[in-house]
Amino acid sequence: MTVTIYDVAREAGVSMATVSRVVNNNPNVKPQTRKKVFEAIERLGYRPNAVARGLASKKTTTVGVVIPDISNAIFAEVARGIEDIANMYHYNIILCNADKKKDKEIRVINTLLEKQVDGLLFMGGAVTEEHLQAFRTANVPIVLCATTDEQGTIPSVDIDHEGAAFDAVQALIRSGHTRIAMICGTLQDPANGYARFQGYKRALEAAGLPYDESLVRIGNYRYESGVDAMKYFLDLSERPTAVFSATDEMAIGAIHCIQDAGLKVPDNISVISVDNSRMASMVRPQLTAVAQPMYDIGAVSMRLLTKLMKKEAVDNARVILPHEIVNRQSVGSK
Amino acid sequence: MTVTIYDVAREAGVSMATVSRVVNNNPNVKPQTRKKVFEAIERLGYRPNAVARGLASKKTTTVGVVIPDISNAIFAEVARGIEDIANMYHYNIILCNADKKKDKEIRVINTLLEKQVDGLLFMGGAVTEEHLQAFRTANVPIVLCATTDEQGTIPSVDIDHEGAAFDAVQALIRSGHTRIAMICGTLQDPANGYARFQGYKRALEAAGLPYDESLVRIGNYRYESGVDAMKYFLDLSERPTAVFSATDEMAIGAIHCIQDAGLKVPDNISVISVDNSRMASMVRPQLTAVAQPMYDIGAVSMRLLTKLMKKEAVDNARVILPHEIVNRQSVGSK
DNA sequence: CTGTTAGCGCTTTCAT
DNA sequence: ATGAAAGCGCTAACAG
Repeated sequence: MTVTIYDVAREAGVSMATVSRVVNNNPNVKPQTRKKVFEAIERLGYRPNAVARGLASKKTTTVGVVIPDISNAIFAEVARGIEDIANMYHYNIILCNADKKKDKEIRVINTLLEKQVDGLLFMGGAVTEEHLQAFRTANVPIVLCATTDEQGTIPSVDIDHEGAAFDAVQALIRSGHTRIAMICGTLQDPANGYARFQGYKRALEAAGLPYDESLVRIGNYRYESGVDAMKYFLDLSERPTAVFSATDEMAIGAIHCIQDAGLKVPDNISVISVDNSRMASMVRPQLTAVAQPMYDIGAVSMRLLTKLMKKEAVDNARVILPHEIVNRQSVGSK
Repeated sequence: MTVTIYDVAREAGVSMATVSRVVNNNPNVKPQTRKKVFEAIERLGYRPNAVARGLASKKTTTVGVVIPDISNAIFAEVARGIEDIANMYHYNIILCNADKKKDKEIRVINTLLEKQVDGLLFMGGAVTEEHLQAFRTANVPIVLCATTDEQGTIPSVDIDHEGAAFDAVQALIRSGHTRIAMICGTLQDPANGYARFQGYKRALEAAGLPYDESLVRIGNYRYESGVDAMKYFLDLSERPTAVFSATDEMAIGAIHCIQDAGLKVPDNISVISVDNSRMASMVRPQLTAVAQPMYDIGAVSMRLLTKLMKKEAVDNARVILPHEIVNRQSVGSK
């Protein structure tokens, strides 16, 4: 039924080893022999079995990637960066959604390891002791993508979430705003949630502005939660004049909520966020945001992983990609 | 170094076969023996090698999915549907972006087949003879996802693109519009491009409206191409009063272009599209669109694939999921 | 209920 | 430059 390397060998009148050599581009084959083998392969329609190869060579040329949710634009962008580079280095990726749920994450990490991936890219919520435990038993390299572990023991590529938030809020402050609200992610999420909240607080503090608890609302990163949060702010007796959103999508929700209330952005209320997804230029007014280079985070982390898998030396195993503010139209001066 | 099934067998004082049985949940094992084996597994930290299992059993419990571009929201949604169901049936997915490029598609199909996937989900551009050729040599089931082949020989799940476009344009006509422009995808793309264009023409024809070539522009599905197309329409001496866009994103571009020109949607120009992605409710005015159930397309196609892989009988191997128009705010009557 | 024994299709020394 | 042969770690008859 299926054509094996043995069939090709017989057809070409050589040994299995020789066929293996030509298939793997080993130079130690006489051109003439190589030709014979290629012809036999062609004639038989031979297709190498990567599973058998994987068992024999202990390399699968596939890497596992655990991602929170591929249908989230931000992560999809990272995934594309990952896959492009993986492809470039002839790796394939097994993709698993884990929704930042610890149990699911641990589970998929284990199946991925059972599948003998050559490396693992982890994009998740918090990195707990259990995660570390699972990582330890893996004897393949792992890199954290858009997350970091507290201990800083695992290679990772991320941006400075705290700093990005700080910069965003500072931009608002520089424009004269003093009453600045925040639409936050869940504080359990170390990167998009907690760190950005910390950045917000630090910027306030640095400017000598008071921190007011009633000015922060927790959202779930989705559009609707942005409008809900904004609705709440609008009902406040003393409204904020600017709002900082932890993500673009919630920011867009906020903008629309403001507009639906008959107010104008940025004339009445300014809005800034961090992400700078493609959506940022797909609203009116266009959204001013701190840019997170998501594609690059994916690409760089995959590149780092390839080095680790090849046991190449890496100078920096904890890379922080730079962020920058891109000014569009949603921030005005007070 | 690595713990094998043999080590576990020795540790538990049983044979490899028994260990294999307990790992695979074979009921033919005495509870007591099972317990012994589990303990040995625990003690040794044994993790089954799925590659070896795959070679021996000729099943990898992984399926390949070739997708145009995971960073495109529409496809990302499909991918999530696929992965959820895959997960439910204990399959993993190897994801490959192929950008609707024939060569890339053929290439990834072949690597996927080399990796011995148990099945293949194909989401691409046109299904050419070369594709069919590649599919034929695969001896695993294949289902087309959000595409169909002309001959209709391969299982597929899709929507009726032509009908969806027809319905969208008809809605415009029913609102009294007679001068209706279209922002189209490339005609080489059978589903999102050609079929939707055909639907547009047929709706015009059915209403006795003339087809005017200057009223259709080809876009690339992106926001910017929507604004470009709309700019062109706005410059026409006789402007359209409504525009039908092949995708949400281009439609949003069109809306903003109209607004930037100082006009109003839908007062001056109505806009409708097909897709109904989450973005549709993230614009003002909210976009009226024909809904394509993308998540479901993914989920249903994966479900179909599981049946095929298990050689279960399927009543309908060419499913067309229903579409429906969801009325929001971007269409007004003339 | 449990063990023995062939492979699965390929890579990889080690010879030659 | 090429071949022989020993696995890689597991499943799947088959026997008992």
